[in-house]
Parts: sequence; structure tokens; C-alpha cells
Amino acid sequence: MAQARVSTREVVLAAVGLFSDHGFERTTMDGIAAATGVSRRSLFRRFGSKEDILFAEHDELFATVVGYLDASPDDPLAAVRSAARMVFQGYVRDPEITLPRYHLVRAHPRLRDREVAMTARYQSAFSHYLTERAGAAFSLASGVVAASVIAAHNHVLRSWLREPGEDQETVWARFDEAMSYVSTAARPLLEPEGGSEPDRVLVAVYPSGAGNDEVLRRIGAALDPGGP
Amino acid sequence: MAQARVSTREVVLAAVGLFSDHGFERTTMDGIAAATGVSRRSLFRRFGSKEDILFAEHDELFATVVGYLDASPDDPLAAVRSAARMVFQGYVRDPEITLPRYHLVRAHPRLRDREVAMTARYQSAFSHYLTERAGAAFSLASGVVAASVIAAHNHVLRSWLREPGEDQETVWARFDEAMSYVSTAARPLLEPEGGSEPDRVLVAVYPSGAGNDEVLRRIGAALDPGGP
DNA sequence: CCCAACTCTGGCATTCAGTGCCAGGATAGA
DNA sequence: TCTATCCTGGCACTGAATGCCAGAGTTGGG
Repeated sequence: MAQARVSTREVVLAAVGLFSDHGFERTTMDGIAAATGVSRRSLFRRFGSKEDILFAEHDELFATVVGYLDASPDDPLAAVRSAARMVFQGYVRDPEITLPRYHLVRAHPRLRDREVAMTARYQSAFSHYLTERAGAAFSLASGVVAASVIAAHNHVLRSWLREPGEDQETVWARFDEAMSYVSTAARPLLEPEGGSEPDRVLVAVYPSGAGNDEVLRRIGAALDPGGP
Repeated sequence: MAQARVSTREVVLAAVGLFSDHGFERTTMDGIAAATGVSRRSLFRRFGSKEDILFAEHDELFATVVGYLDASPDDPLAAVRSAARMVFQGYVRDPEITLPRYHLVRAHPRLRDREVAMTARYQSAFSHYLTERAGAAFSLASGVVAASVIAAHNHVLRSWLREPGEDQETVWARFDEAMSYVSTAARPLLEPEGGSEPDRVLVAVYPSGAGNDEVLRRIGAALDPGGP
């Protein structure tokens, strides 16, 4: 009768089902224990808290992502971009958990805070990684870049969570587009070309139809307002 | 014997003292009730939860900031920048609460999550405000800009929390510098100059010593890699 | 094969956050 | 003054979370 150990995933799926059916608050640990065959005491031991059951799978992903970053020595920004892609995939490939969790999170401020804290952990990890690679002088830039990448990630993620039935290719295209958008704007912040100290940043926005000459002309005019 | 109602601030200060002295977990609501003269039941009614006592003052600030944003029709980015300044001032002007809270937050993951959730609320408010003003087409940009402003704010805030004794002018100078840094880079994302649709963004970083000609030359080279 | 050390599990008891209910006192308005 | 309303505090209860202990299963060494 060697009852095989009930897997983490099985418990999470059962709990998510109960939460979705009867609400998070109204679901008790005793209920989850009864539904899974795992004792209440063991649930607390293995997951820590009722909330933690909802995010248990996510924690594994976080560990994976951090491990990936640690092993990525080149092109920190590209590594962070890939890491964000891993996170996004973590959601998309497991809708059975992430979709009901999304609806639960929307309904319960407490769970929302928890979700926010998760993404903040990624942001912090990204920021520290970038600072580590780019140097302490870039800690502000690293923080801003990490925040931007996370914001772009969340932007696309939310659209998928609201419309999960959409074509996978479309979703991924949107993700990559958002990542390109933010990482293009971010790269210069982390890699000033010269080694000289306090560089200046120039940002120009111009119509996509404009030729290089026109772009140069406008920038020249902006740099030298008093000129001819 | 009309016992005057104990103010929110008095309760918060007493609770912060207890938390700091005996730890957050070990401080019970009964203890806070005994220390303040407010009944345990009324504490829950007025603050909602033990955690909420720590962040009660902060909630008022949040309401103020959101009200400020709603009443700021012009130059959304400048308004957000001012809002961030208000938040920063909310911390700096009340070290009696924010400093011990910082140390508590560092020690207890749960409280840290709560703090993170607070700043996420600001970020969300900023993002929505920017999207509202700039148009739905800029929702991604709004999210990125809001995240960047918050990141810069938090960057300076953390340095103050670690070194609260520093000269006020220095602190504020650092704050304004960080805000200039991020808002300079962010403004073009929200305000493409022409009305034409999908503009392109150019970001260049160059040594502060470089003359305008040198800057133009480099940009020209970057725009036309195959050129002479 | 056997015993010992270790690990994992479940049951039990306890603490304490959080909530619903109700009664008493203060206050404002007619 | 009488009444409706609000705020407070006491009481009882649910349920999350933790410590303690005992039993079952597993591993490793002799």
C-alpha cells in the first residue's frame, strides 16, 4: 500500500480547482487535504502557506531563471531579454495553472500583492545581474532597464492572460516586438561606447519614413538651436 | 472622561516601536491594544490587519498623489515626475516611521512583499495616468516609463534609507538628477514629434566632451554602416 | 540480513490573526 | 428631549500557522 508521494503539481492543480470553484478564502486547508489525500500538516510543511500553494510552480521557474542568468556571461541585456522570455514561456506553456491563478489574483488583493511580489523578484534579480555585469556605476541604469524589461513583459503577458485563445505565433511576435522596443532603447544606457566617464544621452524620435539625411539634419538642428 | 480618540499616527508610532523592539511576529494585536488603549477589535476595524498598521500613513499619501495626478492636465510626464517627488518626500519627511519600517521590511519577506505592492500601486497609477493622457496606443510606452520613474525613485530612496543622516540638499539633488536622467530618456517615448504613425526611436550615448560635429558624425556612421 | 540513523508524514494541541454579532455610549439633527 | 446614526469594545468563533511527538518508510554500514 505504499501510497506514492502526491506530486507538487497534483496538489497545486487540485487546490487551484477548489479555489476557482469555491473562492480562495472559503477554501480551507482541511479541504485541500481531503481533496489531495495529503494531510493538512504536510501541506503546510511542503508549501509553507495556503497562498504558497498557488505560486509553488512559479518558484521553481524563478530558480531556473536565476540559474540561467548566473551562467550567462556575455551580453547582459540579451541574457535578461532571454530570461524574460523564459518567464513568459513559464506562463504560456502552463495555462492550466496560470489562467485560473490570474483570475484569482484579480479578485483578491492579497493574492495580487503576492503576484506583484513575484515579478518584483524577477526585476530585482535582473537589476542585480545587470549591475554586476555593467559595474556599480550603472546601478541606476540597471534598475531602470530591469524595470523596463519587466514592464514590457507584463504588458504582453496581461494581454495574453486576457485573451489566452489567441494564436501562439501572434503572441510570441508581440512579445518579441515589445522586447525589441524596450531593449533597443535600453542598450545605450548600459553600454556607453567610450570608456570616458559621464556620457550624455541623446534620444531622437523621427518618422520611420525619414531618410538618414533628414534624421541627421533634425538632430543637427536640435543640437545647435542657434545655427543656420 | 470623554477619552479623546487615539489618532492613527499615535497608534502607528506605538506599533512601530513594539515591532522594532520585539519583532513583528512576536508582537500581538493584544499587545498593541494594551500599549495604545485602543481595543483589539477597534484596531482591526480601523486598520484592517496588523500589517496595515505599518502602512496606514502611506495609504493616505497614495490617495493624495492620485488626487494630484487626476488634477494635472498638462505635461503628463512632468506631472508623474512631480508625483514621484511627492512620494519621495512622503518618506523623507517622516523618518520616524519610514526608517524603522524599512528595517522591518528588510527582515520580514511578508512585509517586503507588502512594501513592493505599495510601490506597484504607484507604478500602476502612473501607468494608467500616462496611458489616459497619451492615448491607448502608448500603453506599452506608458508602462515602461512608469516603471522607469518608479525604478529611479526607488534607487534614490534606498540610498536615503541606508544613509538617512545625509545632507538634505544632497539627497534632493540626487533625486532630481535621477529623475532628469530617466525623464529625459523617457519623454520621446511618449511624445513622438510628428503626428505620423509608427515613429522610430534613436538613442545615442556620447562623451559629454564631444562636440556637436562629432556627435553628428557618429550618428551618421551608425545610421549608414556601409557608408564612407 | 539486521540494526541504526535519517527523513518524511500525520495527528494533536496551541497561539493568534481576523470576523460576525451585539450591546452600550457618544453625537448630531429634528 | 427623543431618535437615528456612528463608533467603540467585549465575546465567541473560524481557520491559518507552528511546535511537538510518534510511527512508517528509506538508506547505509556492518
